[in-house]
Amino acid sequence: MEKYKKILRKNKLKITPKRVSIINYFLQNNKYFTPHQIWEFMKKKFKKIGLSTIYRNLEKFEKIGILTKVEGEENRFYYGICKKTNKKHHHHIICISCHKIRDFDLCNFEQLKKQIEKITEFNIKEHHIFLKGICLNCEREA
Amino acid sequence: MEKYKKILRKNKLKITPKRVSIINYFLQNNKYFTPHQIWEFMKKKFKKIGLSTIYRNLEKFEKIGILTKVEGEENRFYYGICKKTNKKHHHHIICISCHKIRDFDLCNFEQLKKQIEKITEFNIKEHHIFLKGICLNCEREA
DNA sequence: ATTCTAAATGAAAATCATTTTCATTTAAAA
DNA sequence: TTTTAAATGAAAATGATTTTCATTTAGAAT
Repeated sequence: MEKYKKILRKNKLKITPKRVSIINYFLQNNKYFTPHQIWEFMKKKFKKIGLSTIYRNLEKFEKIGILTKVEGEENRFYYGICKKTNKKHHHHIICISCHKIRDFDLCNFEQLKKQIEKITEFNIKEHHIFLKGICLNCEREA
Repeated sequence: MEKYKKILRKNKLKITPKRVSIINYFLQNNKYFTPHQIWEFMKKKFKKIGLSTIYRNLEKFEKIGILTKVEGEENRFYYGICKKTNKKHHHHIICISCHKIRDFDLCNFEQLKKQIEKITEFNIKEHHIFLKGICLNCEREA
């Protein structure tokens, strides 16, 4: 947690009980959650807590690298704790069954990128690879 | 157009002037449009036309394979005419500058997929590759 | 051609995720 | 402590999309 407090301080964000609680929840669960899911948890701990506070904080946490934002099903975004302090480019895969999200590096997208640039005549600026599948745990249970 | 009327009939959808007009617009422009953009065009041709009619028809056209739906910027979807009657898997790249969308096949994602499955221990079920870049035209103008 | 019926439509309200506004509270610097 | 910029709650606003419901219409049946 000290590590995260340091990040907050460095970015001139105040260390509030609610912020600490949100970060702890991510640390303890190590999963991706929607803003609404975080809100449901927080309502149990704080009698007064607005959904907008959740949105505002998740957004800020993403901006300073504490969380990553991933698009899930249509029109719904998930946030997860960002393990790598270095912001090395990476992608995500989400488990359809348990919603666990795992990061991975992409060692050789460069090659594929060049091929696509040749085919499409586009100069590729961003790429997002979004995968869905079944994680090892869920596969075993099934 | 006869080809598309046939598809409508086969799917028990009535051939209305508005539907014909929407399909023609896609055929003549060969670009991706948002529902709202289609609406703007249609309002010029029909004094009474609701945005819900556009949404309903685009959705149906996608379901029967006349159009494809692509996610653009956050929370905005684009529709484009579906040239390939066969629903061969393909991906899209959108031009950041003019918003033109281009399809492309992905000849060798299989190889990459196997690598990612090995790294993540996920059984990959779906993959979406979403690229942003600058198309040849816009690159030349710049 | 006329009648009939399920589908299509317009208009307006509803939804749903997210953002903004504004008055009040609070963390932490002075 | 005092001060002040940031954080917050509550409610309204937004923006894309969907639904509802009363009316119209395409196309099948007569």
